[in-house]
Amino acid sequence: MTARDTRQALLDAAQTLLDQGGQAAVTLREVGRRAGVSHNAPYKHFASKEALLAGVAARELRRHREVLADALEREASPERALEATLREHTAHAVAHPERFRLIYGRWTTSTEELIDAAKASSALLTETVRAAQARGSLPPGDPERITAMLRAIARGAAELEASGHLSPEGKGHSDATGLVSDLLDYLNPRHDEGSAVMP
Amino acid sequence: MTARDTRQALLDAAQTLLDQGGQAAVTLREVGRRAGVSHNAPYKHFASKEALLAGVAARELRRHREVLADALEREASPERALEATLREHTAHAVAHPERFRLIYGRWTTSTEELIDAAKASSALLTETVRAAQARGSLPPGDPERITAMLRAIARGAAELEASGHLSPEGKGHSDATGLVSDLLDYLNPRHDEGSAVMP
DNA sequence: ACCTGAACACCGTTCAAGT
DNA sequence: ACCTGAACACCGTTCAAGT
Repeated sequence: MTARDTRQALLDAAQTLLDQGGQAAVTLREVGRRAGVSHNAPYKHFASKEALLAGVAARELRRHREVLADALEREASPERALEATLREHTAHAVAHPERFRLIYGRWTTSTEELIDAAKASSALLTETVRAAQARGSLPPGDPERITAMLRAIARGAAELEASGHLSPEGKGHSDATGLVSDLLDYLNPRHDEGSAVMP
Repeated sequence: MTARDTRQALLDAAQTLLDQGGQAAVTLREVGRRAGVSHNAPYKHFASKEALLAGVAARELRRHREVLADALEREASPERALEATLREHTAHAVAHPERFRLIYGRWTTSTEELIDAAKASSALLTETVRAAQARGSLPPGDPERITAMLRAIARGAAELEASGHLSPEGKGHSDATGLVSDLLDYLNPRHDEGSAVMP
């Protein structure tokens, strides 16, 4: 059991508790218990409970970036990679809403690790939006702005579904990933090409 | 000092603490202190800390509905009322992010008061979307779905700005209310009317 | 019906001490 | 460098008792 193993075990335990019961359920005592160490050992690896949670958040943000990087290699175009990634992010956020809330929550002391992971993920996303714009699949304009809108819809849709505000009550059944695809459709300048012959 | 006064004072204190330091800063002891009662008095008005927070959330949701109702009376069209309301909600969410997080956060026991307030607010919003659709200012389709998208963007944009992920770094300066207006623009079928003569 | 004060179990964090 | 166990201040909640 190396120190690195302990660190990983602590992060794993924290993430499991977070998923199960939200931030309030992540107690250092229970984290230690599950990692097989004393309630105090976490302090040898993380400065505070918040620093431990920042570690979980950073891991999650690195994952975000990897999903996009993989999609860019796999998919045929940046716009397809973008849609696949946003849908995947949204689905992941619905499955693990507390991780999402953690990432975008209130940080009183953000780690450098966390900031770096956020920047790297954000940069690749903006780059992809720029590429999709160049191909005419997204409207022109500041790519940061379009990126912000896409992140906002992914984030908002996931929250709405996670909190049951999107419950499919028979008809419209608006699920979160569907909302993301809808938005990309509306944003696509070629959206209503077929109906260009209008009054 | 009637019982109703105490209840109000407790809610006010809870809201102030929430705004200042998030849910963690809302301790029943400090709430009691600020309301001029013992750390235990809140239990005579609310079943638990969460029930107290549900009271704050319900108040906020009632406000949401009133903002829209006022806008519908004031503005010339449902689409204008809709934009004004969404912009106001977003600005309010940026100013008081913790209240927003509270409303859409994790509820293990939701009060009837909370559910009713949420339903009333939601119903009026959907009704307004329907009216805007009828006037051709929003695309056709399930109004619940369009409503969900609008709520998602308002919610997501506010979170992004509140957590500093939209910080105006010189150029694009994408503020949250701007994102909302942008989206309504993209959604408006008359959006690119002028450029209808395309290849 | 509303409020108080003591008490209980729990938590984050610190500290002295061990290897 | 990593870990333990005791200790401290704090919190949500319960309970017996007061008006």
